[in-house]
Amino acid sequence: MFALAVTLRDVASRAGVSPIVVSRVLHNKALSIRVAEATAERVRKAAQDLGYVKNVAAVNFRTRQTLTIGILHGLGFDMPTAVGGSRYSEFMLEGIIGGSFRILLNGIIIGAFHHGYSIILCPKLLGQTAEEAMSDGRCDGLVLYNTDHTEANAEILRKCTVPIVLVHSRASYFDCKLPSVICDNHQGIGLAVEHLAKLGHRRVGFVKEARPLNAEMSEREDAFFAQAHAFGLNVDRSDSIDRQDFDTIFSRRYTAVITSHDGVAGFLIPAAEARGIRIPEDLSIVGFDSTSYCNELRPTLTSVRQPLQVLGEHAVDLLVQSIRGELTDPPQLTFPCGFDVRESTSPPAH
Amino acid sequence: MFALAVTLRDVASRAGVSPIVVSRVLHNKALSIRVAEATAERVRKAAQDLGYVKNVAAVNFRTRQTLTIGILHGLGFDMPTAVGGSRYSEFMLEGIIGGSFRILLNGIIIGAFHHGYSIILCPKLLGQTAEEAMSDGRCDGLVLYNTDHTEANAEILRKCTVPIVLVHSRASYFDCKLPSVICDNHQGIGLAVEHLAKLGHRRVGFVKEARPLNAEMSEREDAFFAQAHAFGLNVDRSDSIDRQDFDTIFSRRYTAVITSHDGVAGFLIPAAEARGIRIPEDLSIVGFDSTSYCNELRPTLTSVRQPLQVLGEHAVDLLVQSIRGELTDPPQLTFPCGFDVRESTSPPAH
DNA sequence: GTGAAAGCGCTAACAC
DNA sequence: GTGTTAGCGCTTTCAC
Repeated sequence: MFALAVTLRDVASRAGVSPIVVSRVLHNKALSIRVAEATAERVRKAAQDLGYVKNVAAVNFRTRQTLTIGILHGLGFDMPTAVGGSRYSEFMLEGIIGGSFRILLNGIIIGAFHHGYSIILCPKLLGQTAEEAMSDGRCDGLVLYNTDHTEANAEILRKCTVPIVLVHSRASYFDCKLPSVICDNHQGIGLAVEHLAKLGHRRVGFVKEARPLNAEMSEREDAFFAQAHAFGLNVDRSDSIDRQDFDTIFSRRYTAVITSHDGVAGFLIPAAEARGIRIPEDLSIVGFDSTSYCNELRPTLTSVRQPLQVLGEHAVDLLVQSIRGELTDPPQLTFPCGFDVRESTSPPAH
Repeated sequence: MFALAVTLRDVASRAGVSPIVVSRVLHNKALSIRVAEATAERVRKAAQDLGYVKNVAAVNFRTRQTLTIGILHGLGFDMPTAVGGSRYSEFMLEGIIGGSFRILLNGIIIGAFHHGYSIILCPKLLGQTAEEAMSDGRCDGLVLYNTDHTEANAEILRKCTVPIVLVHSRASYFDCKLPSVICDNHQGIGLAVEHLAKLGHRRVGFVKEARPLNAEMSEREDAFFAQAHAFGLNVDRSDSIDRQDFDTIFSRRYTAVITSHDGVAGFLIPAAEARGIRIPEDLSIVGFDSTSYCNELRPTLTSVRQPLQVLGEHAVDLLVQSIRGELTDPPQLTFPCGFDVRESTSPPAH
């Protein structure tokens, strides 16, 4: 089934040198300068003649590094076990998360390729044997995206022997020391509150999911209550509303709501339409993430924009530094959000 | 830097057996039944005690398989060298191709995970040393997405020793025998022509890019001319128009145009608006791909829908069969398109 | 500048 | 059921 592979040894014997010389010429650039140019040329010719191809698996094995970065995407560590089910694919397909993941992935790819690393997505990186799979030598480091901060996950992270960078999570959530990149949810929510306040809104609620997707959702909620007063909004915890609680949301007690992420806003818009609530005239809605999904909604959704691609690139930068042992104290990088005004917000009509 | 790894040997000596027995118990499920249950239990306990973790790199090396599938995405083989540049990231980011790639990728992931394979994206899969990198043992097979059918690429494909499946390309383009999955462009264009004909359009043009992205664009154009007459449209090759040729497109010679892909339609819509051409009243526009991008356009874009996720899943199915040597004659699977009517088409106003 | 020896961790093939 | 032998292809170490 296999065409028998041409090995270093084959090239060596054809070139009349030892295998190690071939290795130096063909693979190890740092040492190749210590080979006579004539010899090197002979080796290259022999390799060419024989159609030599480096065996990456052998190199990975021998050097104990794969130049590969694994990506763990999902709503908590149970995700990959559900594949085939499949939560993973559902979310990839869904415009909301899939859209934001695409941008983040793009940043990760740019960062990884820049450093000469490949990206791997595996079905068995986690699951029942998470501790094992994460450290089994298939990748040099991991980017963790969008994780729950449960104690079980924290335990897994602590056991992992491979460098990890968290995206959208703080190491403190897991009670461990890991580098992380995160957008400034506090500042982002501040932009939303400021936007609505400047439009003249005074009665603003915060709409979320009963079971938050991850820690960021709570951060955003807290940020709302921490800053609302500073912008002249009189709110208390009763103004944190479940997205299913249409009676409250559409009670006309509010002239605007901020949602914990775009998906919640996308959920509200058709519900509002069904009740004859006009957006933005009767109710302004602000999302969070500002993915392309916002442009698909009618009205298009005003939303806080996360610098997702930047997050992805910096996550890989940190990871590569961590792999190289250049990270003494794991930093937590926070990037400011932007704000995209679209059609779903306007001054209050009443 | 490394915590010294626990090996099979360590587990073996602790359990009082030979390494191969440990291997059978822990890794090779097919053979593990040939181990006494008491022994197996002892081995598992020893592994647990020592915190043994399988070294995947070693297994990959030894077994000459990685259970990994590589994805080559891009407009021709020069793509990855441009990364960092970067065409790859541009297209990932762009709604048009990025959107369709996301769905395809989702299908590939579902298919791969289903078969227990991982997905890898590498910066060096192609480029100057394409022949080498494609066969260097880092993956068991490749999915090629969206390639140009140049002779140079054909040559590279012929030299590749790793199983390949083409997506959106026919093996015949490359004059080689490879399995492929493709959507039925002919049938898809037929749906578009039929839709417009039934609305009453008689003067329909085909708008494309001067330099087609890939072979499919030409297929779609050919399909248009092959089927237009059957639906009562009187067209000739002069009705194939460059997307830059606004004078012709908006000359009111046409009541409708079919575009070679959604991106072209997205390019026309603002141009029409700038000229006071109303869509769909003055000009109906049909796209091709029907990604979420269509929902972002105003008006939303009526478009032929490719079964991208299905394509991705079947591509992997074929690839896995090919890897296992179960594919005697490489098949070409063609999947029918659907059609999504949105706002950009209506009966002609005149 | 070059090479010999050794071994990374695992598993195929075969013997017992 | 279990163990022995051998070696995958490469690179590290150290000697020359």
